[in-house]
Amino acid sequence: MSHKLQHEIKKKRPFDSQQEEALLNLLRTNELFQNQFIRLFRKYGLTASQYNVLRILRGEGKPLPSLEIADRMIHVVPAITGLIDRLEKARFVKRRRCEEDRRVVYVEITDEAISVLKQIDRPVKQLREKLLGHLTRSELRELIRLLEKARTPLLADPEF
Amino acid sequence: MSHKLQHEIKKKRPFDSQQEEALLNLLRTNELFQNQFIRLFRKYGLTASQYNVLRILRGEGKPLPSLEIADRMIHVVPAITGLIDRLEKARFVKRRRCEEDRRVVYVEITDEAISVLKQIDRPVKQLREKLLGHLTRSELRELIRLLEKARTPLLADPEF
DNA sequence: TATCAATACTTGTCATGTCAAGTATTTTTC
DNA sequence: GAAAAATACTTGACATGACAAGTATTGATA
Repeated sequence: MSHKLQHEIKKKRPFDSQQEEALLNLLRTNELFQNQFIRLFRKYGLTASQYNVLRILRGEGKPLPSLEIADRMIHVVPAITGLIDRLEKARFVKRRRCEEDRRVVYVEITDEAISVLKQIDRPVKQLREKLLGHLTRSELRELIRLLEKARTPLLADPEF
Repeated sequence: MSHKLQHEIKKKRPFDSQQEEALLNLLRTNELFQNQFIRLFRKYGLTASQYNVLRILRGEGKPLPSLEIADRMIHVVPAITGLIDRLEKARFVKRRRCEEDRRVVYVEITDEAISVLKQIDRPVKQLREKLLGHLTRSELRELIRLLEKARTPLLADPEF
């Protein structure tokens, strides 16, 4: 079976341009990969977003304000409030009002969450290996370079 | 300003592996790009999913069963039902029961939708140029190749 | 120092995705 | 030819994103 995107999505005509083909390949690859991770996280009662929040909190090693979490995810602030709500209900994080600035809410990861993350670490690493293990080091390096280059104008230009 | 992902998301430590770095770059690039398209489509009263459905219907040139549309999108069937509901409410598509097999519902694009798509065609092309215009032809070719290669095991192995 | 702007969230509404169940309509099978 | 299985959706419950608007608190300014 061919893995060409044109066949994959039953596109009748060839792509209008290389740019369209690249964008659709990016979209499709991301979706397929994300689905794999979503299934993995689900086994542990987590969604991808929840996993990301917990990873950020664990990586930081100390409680973080909601805004800080929102900054590091792609997401808008309101989405974070809901995410934290559900994580708190599941006892994966706790909220704590900051005393110096009472507008700020600190989010703290619980030991329970740390323990779940620890269980997930190996499977995540294995999944990454499964998804990208067949690319050589230099191919990975080139892929990273091209993706970074692709983002450059978006990051440089605040207009965007 | 550096466009390195590590700085972008304020990651304290370097990546565990090249594979992780590649996956996060894929995720981030896709999100940034998708956001651009979402904003564009919104100007015309469409979401990205709705735009995709309409593109599929226009590309096909004739009505398609819901299942067929679901197949070509990544999505599960229930999501399509809701999508079609809203597109129908917005008068962008019509539903028609198949006479031979009354379980099947054909979805047909309206002239109104065709006209909106026509308006969007040029801005979409311009956005693609804006996002990827700074990559050379050979860089685009290489990016496409690497993304296709990345997906290969997922497509070949039904286990996945 | 009184007010106005900025900051950090929270809430509400809507679109989309997921899964589990349910309905209607063939198709298969015994 | 009737019951069972398959097919094509639809519906309902819930998580997640997006945007707009609201609240509480703090900072800046006149």
